[in-house]
Amino acid sequence: MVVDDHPIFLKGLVEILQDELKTATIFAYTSSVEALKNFTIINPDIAILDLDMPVINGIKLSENLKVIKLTLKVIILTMHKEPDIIRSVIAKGIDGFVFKDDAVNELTNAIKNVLANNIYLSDPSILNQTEDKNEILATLTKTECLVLKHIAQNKTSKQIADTLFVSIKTIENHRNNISKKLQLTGSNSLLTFAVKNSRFF
Amino acid sequence: MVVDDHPIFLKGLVEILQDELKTATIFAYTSSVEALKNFTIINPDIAILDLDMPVINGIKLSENLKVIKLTLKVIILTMHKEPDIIRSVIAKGIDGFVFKDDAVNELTNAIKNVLANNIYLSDPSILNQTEDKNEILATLTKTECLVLKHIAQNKTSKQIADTLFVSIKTIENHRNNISKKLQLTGSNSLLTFAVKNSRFF
DNA sequence: GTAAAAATGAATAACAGTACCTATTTTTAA
DNA sequence: TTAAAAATAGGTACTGTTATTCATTTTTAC
Repeated sequence: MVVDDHPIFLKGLVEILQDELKTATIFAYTSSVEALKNFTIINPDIAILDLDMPVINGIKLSENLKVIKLTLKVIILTMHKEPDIIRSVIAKGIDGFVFKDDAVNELTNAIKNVLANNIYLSDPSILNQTEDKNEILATLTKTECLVLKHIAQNKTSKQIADTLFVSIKTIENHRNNISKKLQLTGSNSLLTFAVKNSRFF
Repeated sequence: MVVDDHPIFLKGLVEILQDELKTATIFAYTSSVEALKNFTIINPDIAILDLDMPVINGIKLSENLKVIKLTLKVIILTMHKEPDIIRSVIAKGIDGFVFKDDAVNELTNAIKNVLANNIYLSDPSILNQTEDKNEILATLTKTECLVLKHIAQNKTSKQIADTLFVSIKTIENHRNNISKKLQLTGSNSLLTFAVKNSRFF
């Protein structure tokens, strides 16, 4: 099963898989909902899923599909090379991870490996390139996360305090605690972090 | 001629074009350099170019190719739907603009239109959705643009002043002038703008 | 039910950016 | 060569963030 919301990319994917795996039967869908509808009927061995899809993304779809069929192998495709994303994806029981701009043989390698019950990563070294922001972000409390969302919108402590009906001092304390957890120092480093990473929280 | 640095997408593109335009001869390249090397030999009527490619992007490649062959029609493909990008692309003599996640027939429509000497946009309405930040950004002077780059890296006025060997007051003045041009007010609105739009300057 | 964690609030000092001015020197273009 | 534009620099008042430390109340979990 192949799922990607980009029709042209999906077409390329199917052609390549058909060329490489001549005996395989391939079913392609441009939406997660379509894929879910047909999953039990086609009952595939492998699902190759785009990470960034509207409504239900690749990870959520994978979780849904693996509930239906525990032995299903899932390979996630993505354009994003951010280590933080990849780390969080691997933590969610995905069997393979391939970048969309990789060469074709990366994907066939991935298929062979996951069928042999191995985990396959296109570029394992990418995981060692930066600190694990994701793990630290997970240590933020609900309120801290909410405050961080407001900070990402460039609201002042006063504005956040007013919308949440608390004292400015409370927001300033939250800012401080968040900065400490994320090991951010210096002026506006928290704002910069929030703006750059808003899609992660 | 088709040029895209994503091999899988390129494969899909070629298959679709071959299906739709059965009489056409299609040459595909995964890099701008390869495309430039072979351009005069294959002498195509249309070039379909990815916007985001390393080293030479689609716009620059288009400019190079149109110098060699003035009558060449160029269709740009992109994932980005930001009006600012599209506006600046259209200003550079591109004949067509199609989004990568569009349906297949968008591309064939575009090809028909540009061959009939029309300009084709996948979604012309996107141009009316926001203010034209690009035009305003173009009014920034060289130094203002440089300062903005430093601001986007969350440097303080003092740090920027030290690296450019000028007074902190000069940098503060630049900040002020840039903010006025971009119509930004309030605390850290310039920093937020710089971080969010750093790839535009 | 109690201990830990989270959320709330405050005081203070230092640092940084905003928003106005004014003014001089240097560069660019007509 | 001269007028306009750009870059330089300073003044001042204000707003906002950072970095500490301390303290109370509320929520959560065992």
